Amino acid sequence: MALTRIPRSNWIDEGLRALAGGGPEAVRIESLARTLGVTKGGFYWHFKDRRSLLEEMLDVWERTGVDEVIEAVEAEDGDARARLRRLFGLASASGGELLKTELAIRNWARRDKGVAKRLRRVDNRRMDYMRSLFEAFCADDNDVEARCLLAFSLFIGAHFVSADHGGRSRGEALDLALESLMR
Amino acid sequence: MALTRIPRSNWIDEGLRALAGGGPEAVRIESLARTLGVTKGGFYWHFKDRRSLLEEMLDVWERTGVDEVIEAVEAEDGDARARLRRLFGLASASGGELLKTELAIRNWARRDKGVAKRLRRVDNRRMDYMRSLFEAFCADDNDVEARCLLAFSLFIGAHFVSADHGGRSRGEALDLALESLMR
DNA sequence: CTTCATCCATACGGTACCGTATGGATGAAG
DNA sequence: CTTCATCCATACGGTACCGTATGGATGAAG
Repeated sequence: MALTRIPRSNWIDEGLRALAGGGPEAVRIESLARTLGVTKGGFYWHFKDRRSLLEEMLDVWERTGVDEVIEAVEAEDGDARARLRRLFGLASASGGELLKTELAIRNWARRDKGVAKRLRRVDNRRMDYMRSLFEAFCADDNDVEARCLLAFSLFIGAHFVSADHGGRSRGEALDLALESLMR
Repeated sequence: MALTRIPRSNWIDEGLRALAGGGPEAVRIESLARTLGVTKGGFYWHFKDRRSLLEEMLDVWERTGVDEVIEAVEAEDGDARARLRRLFGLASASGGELLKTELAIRNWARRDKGVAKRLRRVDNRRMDYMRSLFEAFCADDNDVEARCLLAFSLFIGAHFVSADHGGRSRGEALDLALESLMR
C-alpha cells in the first residue's frame, strides 16, 4: 500500500481549524489545499465533495470534543463541587482551539438543522452529566435544573458577552458566578 | 430633488436582515440588489463599497438595538424584580429579527476587532443597567456582579445551548433560572 | 524490474461575487 | 419645455471558488 501523503484526517483537522477561525464559510477546499501544500486534486480523491468534508468534521468533533472533557473531570478524585470547578476550568480554557471550534459550531447550528441535531445530542449528554453533579448537593429538582441551565449558559454565553466587571477580571467574575451557583 | 427610489436605509435594513440570517458573509451586494429589485449600480451610488455598508449597518444597530429595550423596560412601573422579568422577557423574545441580528453580531465580534469594540460599548451599558437593578435587592458587591454575569450569560447563552430540560420547556427552565437569580 | 492501487497536478468549464466606467432614465425646479 | 442633480442598468475586467476529467508520480507487493 502506497503512503498516504495527506491522509483524510489531515484534511479534517485543517477543516476544523478553518471552521474555528472563520465559521463554515471559511472552510474552502482550495484554501485548505494551499495550507496542506497540495492541490485540490488530492481532496477530491479522498472526499466526494465539500459537503461530505463538513459532515466528517462534525463526526470527529462529536466523538473527540465531548467525551474527553467528562473523562478528564472524572479521572481525578473529589466531590461534586470540586468536579464542577474542574469541569468549568476545562471548558473555559479560553485560548483553546477546541473551544473556538465549539463556538463556531454553536453558531452554525442556528441556521443548519443537521448541525442543530448533532448539537442537541451533545448538549443533552453534558446536561445529564451536570445534573448528576448538582444533584449531589441540591435536593429540589427545579433548583437543579435552574442551576444546570445557568452553569451551561455561563460556560457558553460568557464568550459571547463582552463587558467589564468593575475592576474585576473576567476570570474573577466567572469564579464569583460559579461559586454562587454552588451555594 | 428627485425621488430616492431605493434610499440608503433600505440597503441597510436588507443588509441587517441578511446578517441576521447568515452572518456577515451572507451580506452580498448583488444579492441585496436582487432582493430590492434593482441592480448594484444603485448600491455603488449610495455607498463607497461593501465595507462601508457593514459599518453603517453596525451604526444603525448600535443606535436602535440597545436603547430601545431599556426604554421599554423603564416605561412601565414596578420594582427591580419586575423590571428584570420584563427585561428578560423582551430580550429573549425568541422569534425576533433583532435577536437574530444580535446573535450574528456577537459571533462576528469574535473575529473582527472593530465589531468587538462596538459590542463592548453596548454590553457595558447593559451591564451597568442590570447592576442598578440587582443592587436594589443585593447588598454584597460581588454578589451583584455574579448575578449580573449569570443573567447576561443566560440571556445570550441559552440561544446557543440546545438541550432538553427533563419534561420542562425551555421557557419554563429559563423562568426557573431567572427566579433563582432574584432570590 | 514490473505491476498496480494510491494519491496528486493540471487544465477546464462554470458560478457568484466585487468594484468601475459609462450611458441613460427620471422627475423636481426654473 | 429645458436643465440638472439624482438614481439606476449595463457591460466589463478581475478574483476566488466548486467539481470534473485526465494524465501522471509514487512506492509497496509480487
